[in-house]
Amino acid sequence: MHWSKPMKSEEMSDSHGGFPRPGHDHSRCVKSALAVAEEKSRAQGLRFTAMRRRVLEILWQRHGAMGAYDILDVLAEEDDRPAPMAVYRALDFLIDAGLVHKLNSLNAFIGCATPSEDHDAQFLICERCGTAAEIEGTPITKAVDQAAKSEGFDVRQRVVEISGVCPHCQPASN
Amino acid sequence: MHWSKPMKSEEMSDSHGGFPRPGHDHSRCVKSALAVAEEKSRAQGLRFTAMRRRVLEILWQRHGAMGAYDILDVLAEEDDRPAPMAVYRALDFLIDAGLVHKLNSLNAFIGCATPSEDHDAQFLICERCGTAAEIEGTPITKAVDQAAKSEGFDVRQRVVEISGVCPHCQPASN
DNA sequence: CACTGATTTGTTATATCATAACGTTTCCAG
DNA sequence: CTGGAAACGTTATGATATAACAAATCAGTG
Repeated sequence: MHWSKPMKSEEMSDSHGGFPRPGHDHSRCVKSALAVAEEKSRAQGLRFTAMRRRVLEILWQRHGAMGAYDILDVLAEEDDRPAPMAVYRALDFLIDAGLVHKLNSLNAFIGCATPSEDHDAQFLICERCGTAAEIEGTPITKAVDQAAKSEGFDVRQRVVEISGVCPHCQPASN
Repeated sequence: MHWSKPMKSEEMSDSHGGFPRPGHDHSRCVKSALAVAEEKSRAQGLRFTAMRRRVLEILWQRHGAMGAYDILDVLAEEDDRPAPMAVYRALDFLIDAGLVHKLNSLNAFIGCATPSEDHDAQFLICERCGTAAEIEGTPITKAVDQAAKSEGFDVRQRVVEISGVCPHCQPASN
């Protein structure tokens, strides 16, 4: 994996999907995520308020999983520390809107890399750097649905969270 | 107590894998699970103490997911209520021994249906009755590993928890 | 048996994650 | 500009989980 030259049309691969390069320019991801959220909210008549926007922005600035109280800590640096409710309410909205996912195995939250699609949330979570990548879910979804079907089970929601070590944190490749 | 004779296939379907019939005889599952745990502990030189045994027994009596404090409540009915630590320590042991799994999406714990194998924990979780079934994981594991490989990700642990409605809780079939 | 070191358990305290309830403010459609 | 819905502030509490250290228990050994 080589990242020596500036990117052109591959710029999106710097901000969406897979694992971001360590130290890559998050400001691009942040801007992009906020723009998409703004657009999506307008299209669906949702209210993308200052608090909700700020929470999403914080998640994308980290570009990784954060606990609700981590977000609270960031908010506390710039204003009076809000009550936990404020953050949880913003997160509820963002999750309902498909802009954020919850990582159940970490009790943490992360910006959704592909909010335009109606997709399952399937993650590779790096134990070392804490970043998480959404992965292409079709074959996994098929395998899951097949297994469910054979049990006569009616699937509503799929939680797939794979822990391990991302390419950037493996000795050989980094 | 030990099982010198293998169970017949109908007996297995009542106590292992899939969704147990509502109202089926849990005492069989409980006995079987405890026997297996006892055997496994002896084989590996682990200490299957009274507390650990009791926690496993409680989980199998419910034959479904329970929170740590639910287990505590059951224990409190028969003795002085132990401290949460007691339950969490027992659960840690049982999880390490492969006798219990944690369901991250519920913050709950469940007896492992196939403790003799080294397997991934992949579950179908019924939203109505709370029971959870371990499912055959091979195709899912393959799909997951394939996706991880294409990202250069080194897999350590797979969390697969599918929520929905089990056959016994679907209107048509029950 | 008694010693000893390691494991397990008891106990107290606290950390961490999340929601209930209710009053006030803001938004915006009519 | 007003009435109802949505969002927010605030206080309190509930739910889940672990840290730290002392006491008891166990398993091997002399």
